[in-house]
Order: sequence, then C-alpha cells, then structure tokens
Amino acid sequence: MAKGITKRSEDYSKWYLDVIDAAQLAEHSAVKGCMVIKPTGYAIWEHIQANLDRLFKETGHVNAYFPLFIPENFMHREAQHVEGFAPECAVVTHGGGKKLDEPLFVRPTSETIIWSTYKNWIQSYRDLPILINQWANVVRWEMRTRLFLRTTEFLWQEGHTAHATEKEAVDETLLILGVYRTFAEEYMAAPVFTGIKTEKEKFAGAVRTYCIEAMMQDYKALQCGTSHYLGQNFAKAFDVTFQDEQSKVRYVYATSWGVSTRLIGALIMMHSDDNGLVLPPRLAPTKVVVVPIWKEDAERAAMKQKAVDLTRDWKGRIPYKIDDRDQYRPGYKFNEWEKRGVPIRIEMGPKDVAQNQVIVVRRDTGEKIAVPQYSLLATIEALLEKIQKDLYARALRNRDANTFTCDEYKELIERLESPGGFFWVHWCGQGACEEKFQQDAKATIRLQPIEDGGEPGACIVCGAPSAQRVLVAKSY
RNA sequence: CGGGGCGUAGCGCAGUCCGGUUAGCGCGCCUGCUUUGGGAGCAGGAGGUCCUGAGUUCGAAUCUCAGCGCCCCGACCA
Repeated sequence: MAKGITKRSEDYSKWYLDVIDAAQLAEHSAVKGCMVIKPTGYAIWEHIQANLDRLFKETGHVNAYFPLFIPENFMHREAQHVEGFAPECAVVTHGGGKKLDEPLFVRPTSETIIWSTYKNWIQSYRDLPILINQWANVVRWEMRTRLFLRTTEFLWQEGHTAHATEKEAVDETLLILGVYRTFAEEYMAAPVFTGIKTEKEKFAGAVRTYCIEAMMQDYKALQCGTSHYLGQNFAKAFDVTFQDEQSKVRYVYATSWGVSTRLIGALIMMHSDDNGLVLPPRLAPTKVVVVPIWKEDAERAAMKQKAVDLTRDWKGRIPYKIDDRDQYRPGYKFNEWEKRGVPIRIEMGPKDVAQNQVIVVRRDTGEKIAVPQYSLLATIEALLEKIQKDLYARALRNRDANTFTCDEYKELIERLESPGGFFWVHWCGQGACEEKFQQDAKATIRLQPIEDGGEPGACIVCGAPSAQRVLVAKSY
C-alpha cells in the first residue's frame, strides 16, 4: 500500500527514516550530523513547546535566555561535569579574524554559564528560589547521529533552579519529573516508567538523575526526559552562597531538567505504522483534513464550496486543512495525508452531500464512519479525544506485553537479544555487574524505582543481595 | 576512530570492469487534452560543474594519484 516506506518488520531503522521523509518532518543538512527541521516537523515541536511551556509556567517557572558561548574556564569548574561533557564539545578558538585569548565552548548544556550568573543574583534566602527555564539549542559532538534521536545540534528546554534547602530542590526535581510524566502520558500518548539513573548513567555533575523511559515499537527504550538533583555541586563550583534566616552563609541547592527534539523521534517510533506517521491529536499541527471529491467540473465548485461551508465554524476550535487541489485525485490525497499523520480525514463527495453526511476516517485504525453533517463538529472533537486515548492504550498494551521479570542471567541475555523487551531484574548495585549487561547484551539499566517496595532478591549477575528490581533494556 | 557502502538532473539509479559521436532510465517538475470515491492515462517539454584537483591520452563519467563529502554498522551520548 505505502510506496516508499520500508515495513517495520523488514528494517525498523530504515522505516523510521522513511517515515520522517514521507511525513516531511526533517532532512539531513549540508552540515554533518545536523538536520533541517522542515515546517511540519517544526510545527510538532511548536506544539510540544507550547504545552510544556504552559505546564512550566503553571508550576511557577519563568523563561530567560543565556549565551550560546561558555568561557573554557567555566566548563572546568565542576570536575564531573567537564569530564562528561568536554570530549563532546565544539570549541570556538577564533573570532573576528583573531585567535581568542580564551576559547569559547558552544554550550552542550548551560549549568556553568547559568551558575556563574546566579552567583551575582543570589545573596539572601529572600532571593530564592530561582525557577528559570530556557528554550535553546545546544551542541554535542556525537560520533553517530540519527534524525531527531541524536543530532549534533538539537533544540531543547533546560530548566535551572536554585533553592535554599535540599528538600526544596529534591521536591522541585520530582515536581518536574511529574510534569514530564504528565506531558508524556497526556500529550504524547506515551506511557513511561519513571525512576532513578544508576551512578554510571547519571548526568555529569548531578547527585541524582531522575528520568522517564518509554518503550518503542521495537521494544527498545528511549530516554524521553531527565530531571537532575544537582545538590550543591554547581553552587560550590561557582561559589554561590546565601545568608539564611539565621544569618548563616550556606551553599545553594540546584536542579536542572530537560527534554529535547528527541521527543519527536519518540512520537514517531511509538505510534507510527507502515503507512507513515501517526500523531496523537493533541500534538498534531493539523488535526483534520477535508478532501472534497468530484467527478465533473460542475461538481467541483459545489464540493469546494461545501467544504468551506462545512468548516465555517471550526476556526479557533480545530486546526484543519481543506485539500481541494485540482492536480491530485482523491486516492493520492488520502495517501499523502496518511503519510503525514493527520489524525482524521474527511471524505466528502456528491453521494455524501446528497445524504447530508460525510465520511470520517481515523488515521490510527483506518476505520471509516458516515457522520451526519449537523453533528460533525461534536463528533470530530469527541473522536480526536478518543484517538488520543486509544493511542495511549495501544502503546501501553505494547509495553505491558513486552515487559517481564527475569531471574536467570542466561535467559535474560537471550531474551534481550530476541525478541527484546523491558526486564525487571535484581541487581546488587555494583558497577561491575551493570557493565556485564552492557558487554553481553548491549543493554543498560534504564532506571531504578524511586520508591523501595519490591521484594528483595539476589543479583541476577553475581547473586549478592538486592533490595529491589531495576529495569534493563536495550536503548537508543 | 575502526568496518562497510556511495558521490552522474530535485530524488532514486544505470552507464565505469573493457576510454570513443549529442550521457541515459524511473519518479518528480512544466504545458495540453482526457480524468477524479484509495497513489490516473496519453502527448509534448524543461532540467547535467558526471564530488574536487592534478595526471595519462588524439579523446576521460570511465584509467592513475591525491583530496573532499555523505550514508550505514560499532565504541561515546538527550
């Protein structure tokens, strides 16, 4: 059916790239590792931005903007941070035709430039908390890139907050984790596991990294967002102190958190199918496309007019398009809008108009129903919500059906290889055992549960006591 | 950085081994006519630094040397 899109079962990786191409989301640029985000792809990002931005503001955050460039010495202030990020940074050595006295790092993340600024902003407990977010681009010189999932330059938001107490900072970290979870579930229709990264996987410079992890259709994990409790690491590195109510000088506590254009990759890999892009309605730039159909010239004008009349009161309620292009036939248009992921298509020809109805087609299921024109708007609004819920339910079923507990190491390695999935296993907490997953199956511990709760057991690798299970999977 | 593949029209490719007139094909694009309820048909047409540079030759997309770039697979990562 779908020309030009590789089937998921044949080559998942190729399918992913084909969907991006067919839906006109992005393409490779003249610069290695960097992509051009095309209007449709960028519109999805704008919807992600708009909704997250509102959630951030509802939880008390404000936006600001910090420089793209970071003086080299800032990067070196926090030992873990520089060790983690310096190898993948782009560095500017010349400007205005002259060699710079001090090289400037293109930000891979903004903790250092921001905390050097916060030092000037914070003297008293009355200056706290600072709850700032910025929408920005960052650069990480990755060796291997994939559209949306990992590009040299990518767009993201990064929140950077400053607090008087550890508790307040930890609460902030968890608050944002909750925001990310809500956004993933309610907007992306993406079920996610939340948890804590291992020492090996945590953010360079963090005390603790929380994350949301989602399962893609090929059963691999994708980290969709992170929220870091940074403790006093950056406050100490940049000497950011305040006087508390008792006039005592103390270091500030910090958090940082972010999601990126990678989320678009997650949307594609969770919901799309062999016919192209499938988008959750809440993030779809165009939610409904109306395709008027005609046979004769006389009908053409009438059908076009009918499409306009039909959608007259939709403005401001539903983003829609009328595809009345003369040069394409209906079949071509149906196919095109399927590839591009518009959640609902309305087919409207002379036969339907004669019966005061239209044909409503769901992108996610292909289901076609005849709907009376008088109730169309209400039907569509309800259907969009239903599609949103159904996509979540389908993704959840896929995850549940491929998430297992496992207690035999050999079996774990085999099953990770084929058919794959998420595996809850006991782990003793030692890095050596963690590395063994990686070596034997190229799998990693995606997260540890936040709450202790599960039954104790024995580490699946070494047999040492384990308090709880952790989630192991292959990942992007 | 290691392994593989590839640079020829907007896109996908053939031609290269074995040098030879005016460099082809499919898709897309433009014009016209017929079409239009699941990717239309016919006719005409536009579109090329054959990745770059040097060399060999009467003659190079094709041979030689050097360089550049991209994609895919691994190690690093949101």
